[in-house]
Amino acid sequence: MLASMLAEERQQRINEHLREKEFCTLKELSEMLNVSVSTVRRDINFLKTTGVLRRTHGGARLSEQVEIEGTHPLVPNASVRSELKECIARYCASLIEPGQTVIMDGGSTVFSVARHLVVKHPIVITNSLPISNLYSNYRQVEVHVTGGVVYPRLGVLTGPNAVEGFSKIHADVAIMGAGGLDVQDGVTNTHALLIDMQLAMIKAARKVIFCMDSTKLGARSLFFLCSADQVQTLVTNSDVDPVLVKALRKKGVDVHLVPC
Amino acid sequence: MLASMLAEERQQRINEHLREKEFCTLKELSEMLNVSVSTVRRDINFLKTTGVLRRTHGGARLSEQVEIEGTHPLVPNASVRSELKECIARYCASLIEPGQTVIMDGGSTVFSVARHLVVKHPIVITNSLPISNLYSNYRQVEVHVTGGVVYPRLGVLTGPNAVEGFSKIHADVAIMGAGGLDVQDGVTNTHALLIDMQLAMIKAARKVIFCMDSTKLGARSLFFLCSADQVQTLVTNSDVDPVLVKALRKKGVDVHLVPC
DNA sequence: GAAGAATTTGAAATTATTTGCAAGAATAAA
DNA sequence: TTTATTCTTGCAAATAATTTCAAATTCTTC
Repeated sequence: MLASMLAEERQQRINEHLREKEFCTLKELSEMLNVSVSTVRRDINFLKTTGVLRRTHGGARLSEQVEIEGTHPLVPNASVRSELKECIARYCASLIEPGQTVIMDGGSTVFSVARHLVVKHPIVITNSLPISNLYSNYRQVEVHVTGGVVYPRLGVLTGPNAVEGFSKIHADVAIMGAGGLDVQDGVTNTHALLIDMQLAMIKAARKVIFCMDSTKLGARSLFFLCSADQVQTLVTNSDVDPVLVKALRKKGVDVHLVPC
Repeated sequence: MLASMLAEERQQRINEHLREKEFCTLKELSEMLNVSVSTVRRDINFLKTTGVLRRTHGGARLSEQVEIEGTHPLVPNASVRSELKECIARYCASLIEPGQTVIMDGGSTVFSVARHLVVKHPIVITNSLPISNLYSNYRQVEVHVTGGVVYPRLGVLTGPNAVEGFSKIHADVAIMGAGGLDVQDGVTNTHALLIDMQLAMIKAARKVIFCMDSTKLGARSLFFLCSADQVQTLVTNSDVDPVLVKALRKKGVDVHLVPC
């Protein structure tokens, strides 16, 4: 047998595979992972309890609710606009000075920030189609879109062109989302494709603001982005474990707690 | 048998197929999905209960409530839906081979072509946000977006980055619109910013198709794009001055007249 | 390290589901 | 009407899920 694999690693690869393909059969996975169908079935059943996928006959399907951080399903309105996100977003927007150059990623919370940012007449650099659309109606906001290939379900531009788009510019602030932030594990995100992009964003910005609601704190996603002490500013709702906040502040993170 | 497919996946593909074609037969689906007509029938009957489609004899029709175009925020103005444009667009789409690499600009007629092009599963390169949005719901279409600055009202990406985006690639066909075409004045367009872009598109494509309705023929806009003899293919409605058509053909233009 | 406990894995038997097929009924077309 | 499809229904074959159990692996503890 080939290099044996830990259960956790296997499940991670299943998750990864599903995020790309949306559907897959047990057989397919068992061949990919060199384990029996029984084992794959057990893994899948476990992953079902964590909510990342749904079972179907003969296979699994990516759970619809798994957004990228989550990146809005292409309809950014409606359900995604939770009061919590709205609240964090409003505060986050208040941190931006008029006329600043702002990088924004494809996260759903970031999209909410974008809506509150119109009055600041920013110059926006983004790889998010929804944000581009949002501003294309407002002349007051200058929007620079990176190139790239559209990642279907999510509406973000990915690939080398997108990364290159960020590597060529400099911005005052980057506003980003992520799937998890933990003292030990640092910042993590759900899609491998986003990591390169977000790294380029961080590099291009003088200041980085992470926006995420408290459910993301203490959690971790699949892919590592950066360590906790590399986070300059964090905006979240005040519903967080105070111990975690203290630990983050000790690491030098400027934590803003928004009462919601 | 080929890679077996999950029931849910099949149903999703039926749904997607219907969004493209609006109507299709069971036989057609059974061939597409490599399953028996019985199975397709069962799938269809299930989908009927979810409301995404209606049953007919021998086939299924997309439910009226389901917007064909999906939800793209940047809906081009109402004029886009004119029967004339629709008609030209449909014909123009028929000129494209399945799987071709297609450059599309931000013109409203071109947008209509884009809607008819989904079934050809093209690789699309565009600087148009509306087109990017349109396809972001369809996994079958690979969309490459050039970078650039959003030109507010039109939702097209402009500037050096956009031009560069086209200069790096090669495509089978470019489908473009313009503000005017005249034997003497050549092709002209309304926005200076678009000229550089369109020149880059023309350079990157092996074949160039101009789509414009007959009101644009004989007219001229402010900015010069290229001379008439540089136009390879023109698709327009048959309501044109025959003298003009003759003159264009004499210049080597392949004029397609669509009866509308 | 080795022995034993605990867990994980693969495989077999049983049960449940899905799929394809066929015969007669129903529907549309000629 | 006749004719040709398509639909329904029931059934058998194929496929997948569940349960169970033995072998293999990992984890303790010495």
